[in-house]
Amino acid sequence: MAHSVLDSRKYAVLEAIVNCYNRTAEPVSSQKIVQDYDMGLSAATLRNTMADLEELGYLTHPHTSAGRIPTEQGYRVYVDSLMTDQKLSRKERQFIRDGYAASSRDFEEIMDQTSKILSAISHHIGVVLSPELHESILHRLEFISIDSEHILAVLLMASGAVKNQVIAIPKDLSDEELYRINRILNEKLAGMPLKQIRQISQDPVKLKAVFDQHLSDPIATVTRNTFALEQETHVYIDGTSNFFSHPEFGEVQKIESLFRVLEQKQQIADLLSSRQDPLGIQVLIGSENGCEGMEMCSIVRSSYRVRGNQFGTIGVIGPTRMAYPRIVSIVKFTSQTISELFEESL
Amino acid sequence: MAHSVLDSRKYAVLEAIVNCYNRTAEPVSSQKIVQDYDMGLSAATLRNTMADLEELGYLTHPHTSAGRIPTEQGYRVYVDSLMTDQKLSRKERQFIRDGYAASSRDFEEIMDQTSKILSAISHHIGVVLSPELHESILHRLEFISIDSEHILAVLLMASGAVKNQVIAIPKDLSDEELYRINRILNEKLAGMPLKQIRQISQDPVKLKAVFDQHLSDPIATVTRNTFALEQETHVYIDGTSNFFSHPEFGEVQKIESLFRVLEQKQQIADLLSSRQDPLGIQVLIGSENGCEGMEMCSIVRSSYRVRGNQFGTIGVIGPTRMAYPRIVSIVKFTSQTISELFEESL
DNA sequence: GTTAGCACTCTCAAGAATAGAGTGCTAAAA
DNA sequence: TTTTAGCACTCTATTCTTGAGAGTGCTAAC
Repeated sequence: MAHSVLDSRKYAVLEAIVNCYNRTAEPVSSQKIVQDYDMGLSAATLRNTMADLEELGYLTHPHTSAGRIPTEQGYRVYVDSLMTDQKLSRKERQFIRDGYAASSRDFEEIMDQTSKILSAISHHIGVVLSPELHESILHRLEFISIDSEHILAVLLMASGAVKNQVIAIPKDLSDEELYRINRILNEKLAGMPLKQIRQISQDPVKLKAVFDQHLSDPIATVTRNTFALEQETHVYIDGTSNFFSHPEFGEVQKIESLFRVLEQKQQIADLLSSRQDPLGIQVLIGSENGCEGMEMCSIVRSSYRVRGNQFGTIGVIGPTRMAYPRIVSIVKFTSQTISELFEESL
Repeated sequence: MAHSVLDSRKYAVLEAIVNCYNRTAEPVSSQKIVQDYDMGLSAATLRNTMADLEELGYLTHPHTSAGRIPTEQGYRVYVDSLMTDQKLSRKERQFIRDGYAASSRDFEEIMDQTSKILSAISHHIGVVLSPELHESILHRLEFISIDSEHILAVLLMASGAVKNQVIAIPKDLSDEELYRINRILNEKLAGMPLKQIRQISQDPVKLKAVFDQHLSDPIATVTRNTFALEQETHVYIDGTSNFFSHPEFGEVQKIESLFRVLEQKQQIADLLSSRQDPLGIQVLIGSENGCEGMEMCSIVRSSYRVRGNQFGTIGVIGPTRMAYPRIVSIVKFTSQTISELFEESL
């Protein structure tokens, strides 16, 4: 028996309690464990072990005569060392793949569909963050004339994302001249990340270096206006109303704070993208997410990869009492699927 | 005294009760009216009038010893004949205009911003429906090459709306050829509604008529693929969490059904766009909206006009107990503002 | 180290009692 | 004929009590 913080019995009991509590949403009593799990121990012994686990901070008590529920720390141990990978069933994997089969090649549609798939299969909230626009690599850009003073700049990224932007142009610019500028910009800027292009567009020296003898006042102006982009990540959320079905959110006030946060897309974006390891799965349990109003929620997130070596994030937000093995598998498989989708085609 | 269903006293009492109930969210007693409104009548007399109004179906009773609350029919009378136009304050109008000042010329951003403005100023849910894509008039279209088998078709509408669509193209199409096709399509199709273009694209006879000697297999294919668009209205919603602050939604179940509906964007689109008089304000009270799960909600909606003589819809969704005069003014003014915004510029 | 037994604590649900709000009705006043 | 004061009645909401039940912690025996 390895030297560890907990002996194997304590681990087993903790695991049983987490599983049982996840199923029933009720505090777990020693009796219940005897009934449901064959541990070869009496209720009294389990009670002793449970008391130990409580002292160590892994379990807690709603009140004296109630069963135990896991603390955040308890969940942490469960997620880190106890839970076993739960492979998705053939059906579930098919469900995820089918979800994409219907959707077109459209970037936004894939994002949106992913959030829908995640929420539908997890029965929690599905969230998808598009890759940060600034980091995206420009594949091609095209100008569409609107009127004498405005054009629509269409930026197609290597990832497949598209950014439309109405910009002002110098009044006396002819269609031919505009077409020429369009061609030169594509020639000189395609393949670069937007962030870099933006820097170039705002720095006369760099502009000169890039455009060389092609540089003109109109080119400088149009470039500056076209790439004056804000940092931008789109957030796709689906399944918010799934939260109503969880008994721990039976009172309005508990659900209210959550919904107020969910309307702040920026906050959700920060939440999902902070301290993210590329391609790793990460589980934030309860207050670990550090977001006021979401203390009762856990987040399972993972990044996905789009073409152009960029990363976005997907995640599932649910109550702390969630079926972690299943949700982790779902997020893992979905992020793989979406990464493959972007790799293989478009 | 005009011959009417109700004499003027009954009208006055109904109005007082609606106003009072809107303020307090509590059933209104005869005492309360005596205190708050100077009607020169005793509580006993008011009770008689209230009993009459109840018999006529304009008021109801939660229980024997409670005050009165308006029925849907009561609100209907109030909205149709009783309430007085409440002009927005200078501040409020400025708030709405300022909301647009910040946002760019971008079509989607204007839509999104409108829903935010509506919810922020009304403290209810703000909804905006973009004009139906099918009815939109094509201003210009541009192709952007993705790879040898796909292009991005960018459709700019007269309204300013943009539709991006990834489409498959015949493999052996050269860039020059594609550019030529692009030019011809613009020449022949710009200025038409998408619906009409779609019909043309699917009918060899019409295709021949439109393109005449320019018609070729690639043109037919590209046209068909580009305009194989679904009917489509975008729905922008903001302020859903405002519902938590209303005392009538103190229990989870009442709010749950509402939120489930709000996630069905299509349902919201149908709700807002049905039986709509162009440019008129319309108030749907309670179950009048005919939407299951939204019986406790009223809708104030209006259409707005974009360039190309198209109409979209904006609306506010709130509890049946809402400040109708104010909300009507807000919706009216906002729809005017957004219409002007689209008219004057872009 | 494990377990049976038991006293103890706390919650939850159901009833009982009470106060208060507001009505409807009746009979008197205007 | 209309209005009003007065009052009995009804229903709600709150508080308190009570009892059942669940589950624990502890102790003493195995």
